Amino acid sequence: MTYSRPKGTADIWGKDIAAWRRVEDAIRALCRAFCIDEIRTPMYEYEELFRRGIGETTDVVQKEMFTFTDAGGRDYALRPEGTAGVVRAFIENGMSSLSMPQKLYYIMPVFRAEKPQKGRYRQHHQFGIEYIGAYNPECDAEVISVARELLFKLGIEDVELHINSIGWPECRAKYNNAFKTFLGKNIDKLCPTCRERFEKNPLRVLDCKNESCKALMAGAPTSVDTLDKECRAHFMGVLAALEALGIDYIVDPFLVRGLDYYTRTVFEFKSTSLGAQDTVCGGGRYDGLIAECGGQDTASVGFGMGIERLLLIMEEKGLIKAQTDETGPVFIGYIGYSGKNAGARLALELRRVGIPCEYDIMERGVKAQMKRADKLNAAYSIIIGDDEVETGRVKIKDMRTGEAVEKGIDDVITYFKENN
RNA sequence: GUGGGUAUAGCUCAGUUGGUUAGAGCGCCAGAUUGUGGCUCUGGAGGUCAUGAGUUCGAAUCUCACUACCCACCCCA
Repeated sequence: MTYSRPKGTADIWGKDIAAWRRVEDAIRALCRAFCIDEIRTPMYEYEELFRRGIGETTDVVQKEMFTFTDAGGRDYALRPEGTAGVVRAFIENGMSSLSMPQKLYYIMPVFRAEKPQKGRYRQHHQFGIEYIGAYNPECDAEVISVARELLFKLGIEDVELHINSIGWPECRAKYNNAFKTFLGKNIDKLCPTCRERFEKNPLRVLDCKNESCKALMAGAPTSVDTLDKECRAHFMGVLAALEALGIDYIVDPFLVRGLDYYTRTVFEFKSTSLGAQDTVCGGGRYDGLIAECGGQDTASVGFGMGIERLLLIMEEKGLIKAQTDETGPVFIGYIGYSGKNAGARLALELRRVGIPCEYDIMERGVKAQMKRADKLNAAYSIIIGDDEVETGRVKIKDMRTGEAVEKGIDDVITYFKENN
């Protein structure tokens, strides 16, 4: 009997780990530079939090949550995204009494019961940030700049920032009506899928590849048209702040996001290196969410970035190189019983002071030991046998050049400390 | 949930119009005058040909079903 990993999940190991750590290290360094603190929240929450926060009618809540019930009949869900849990933690821990804005980041696995395809998994990892407690346009711009800095730092420059404002819920309702009215006249001329979209998610009609549908969309009202004065001013402010930071953007008046909590600014970073799932980062402002979840009225903005998609892009662009610049370990080999014991002790002493060191524990011959040293990309090797134990001196061989220097056994640690 | 494609060794893949013990490269293990790696050579381990039925004297190969993976729709990171 063999087992396979659950659908839509991945084992991350071997060569992949180096790339993951590079991305994670870049994230942590960047967040330190931006003075953003890390937060870690539970992998699951009460299901109600997500229903309330993300929106009862969203696809994510309606058909993509992994839910379960405990013995006491309480309903939980594995988190399908990061923001709801962070907002809950903000309220529950009284962070509103801390200095504003609270700038928080996380790297976490999230779970959605979707059918997997390229760039879409049932468990994926998100790097996300949340700026809580600031409504100014400059706040939106800084959040966006964090995403952009990370992408550029990782060598991903051909991404497009798409940005839009959907205003307050009232602006949005007004827009939906305006759009439906516009479409309503021509609804019979739309393709069947679009007629379905019209009912469920009208704005999707804009994405239709069908030429006749496209033609009908000419002159459609945009969400910016129905923004109230304040929302419009805020949006203009965000664009100005982006320009001040030298960040290129594309105003996409039809950009909407699938989570209900967004207000005003919404944005995405899209890449042409991905397949159909081309959004590597999505986010926006959610000024109503904290109050919705039982906190004080608090303005906030954030984003989520898919790490798997990030790595897909890097892979596509050849940005994931073999990371061999790390110096390899010291290999301690042995011959005979006394050599074995002396070697084991030396290996432990090296490890104790933090020098990476490998030592044969498989009773292999010297030749096989050396082969393993080579496989591990060892920088140095030392063979200890009867002679070495007797004289107390060993040869430290540089594996790259093949040359060796002789040292006393007790001086080995000092030697490596000085050479690394 | 709806489509399409794929499934042979740890990995990447051959396998002819159905024909006897199923193949290569890489990787792994061992050896080449036994205290030294990389290169080369030799040998070895490792496969119920995803799974289950069916057709046939005979199936990796043909048919059906099922499962998994990949890609797309939908939606999203």
